[in-house]
Amino acid sequence: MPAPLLSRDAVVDRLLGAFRRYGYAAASLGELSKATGLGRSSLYHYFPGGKEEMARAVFDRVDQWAQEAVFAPIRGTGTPERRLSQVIAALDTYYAGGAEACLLGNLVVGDARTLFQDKLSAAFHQLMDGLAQLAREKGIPERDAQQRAEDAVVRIQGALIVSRGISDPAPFRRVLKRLPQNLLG
Amino acid sequence: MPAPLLSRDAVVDRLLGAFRRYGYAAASLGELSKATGLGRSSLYHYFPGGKEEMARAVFDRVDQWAQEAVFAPIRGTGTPERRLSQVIAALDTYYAGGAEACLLGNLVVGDARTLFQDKLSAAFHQLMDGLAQLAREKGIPERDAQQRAEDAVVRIQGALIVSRGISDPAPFRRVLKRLPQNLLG
DNA sequence: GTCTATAATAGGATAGAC
DNA sequence: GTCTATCCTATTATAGAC
Repeated sequence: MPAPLLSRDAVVDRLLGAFRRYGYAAASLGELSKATGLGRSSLYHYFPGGKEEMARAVFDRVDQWAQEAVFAPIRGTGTPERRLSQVIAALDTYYAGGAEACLLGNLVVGDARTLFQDKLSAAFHQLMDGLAQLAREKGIPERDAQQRAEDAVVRIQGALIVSRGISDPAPFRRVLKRLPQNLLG
Repeated sequence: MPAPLLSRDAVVDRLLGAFRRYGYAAASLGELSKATGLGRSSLYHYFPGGKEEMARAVFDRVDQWAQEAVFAPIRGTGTPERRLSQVIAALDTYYAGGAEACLLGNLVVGDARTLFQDKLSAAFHQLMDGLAQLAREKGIPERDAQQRAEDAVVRIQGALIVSRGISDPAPFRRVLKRLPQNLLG
């Protein structure tokens, strides 16, 4: 039995790269095989459920990342401004400064949306709730805090689309830069 | 020779519906055939270049719609507020109150992005320039007008993603409602 | 755990009848 | 202008060797 070339997490990370580049439907097993360096059959060894199971594993991995890089800072210590700046740094890295697409944003298209709608809805709501918490701590009233948080997520998603549409990361950079003022100011 | 069942424009409209639902890669000829009610071969009669030519025709049709429903009002008469409200009404209809996805937003994913990058970039820039023009007419300085216009497009795109992600059109409705204040106020 | 081989299906595209 | 029939390729998935 040959030793595994990649840990399961490493495989999932590479799958994530493919799904966020191509979306769900267009991420063929050939692409996923190329992205991971594994043959198609090896992918079925890790994920007997095929592509859907791969996507669910990727989803869980992103959720795990978000817990560590986004929600842990949000629940951490320090001023809201300081904790938000940690979140922004994490987002900037995750999205490679606006060059990489959002997995969630790609999964709202086509049949993937119905396939993953529960997880999608939960992920968006969790992110908005987390950001709203920071705004509340600044003394912003509940209603306003929620809407600022929604606006922040809307802007991040939109900036990724526009930045890719015009092949220029500037809109994404501007959105991140203004996020502290828009959410907490 | 049987008479055409649908005008070419009608065919393209139905193709638009399929491309905005599924994106480019996942809009298979089977789906496009079902959406138009035409057999695969009939689609090749209209579009000898296959799926890419279909998508380009859809792109041109959306551009034509934008000229009439967005850019004509922008260049029209009346106060900037009044002209913007015409644009917002057109966007609300086009996106079905947030229920329908954006063709442009779907085409920035995967290989479609490189395939259509020139048209994508031009379309986004044209829309931002048009909205910036309205802001300038309100006396907003050039730099600020441009960034407000970019922010407006960012918010619209992002709201479509979030609304679909949480299966709730409220974020899209809120963005349209606040657009006058955010762009011109 | 990885591979080659293979099956079955769906995809894009073309030819030709009517 | 539309259809059926067809071709070729790509795709998903499985079987079995090592």
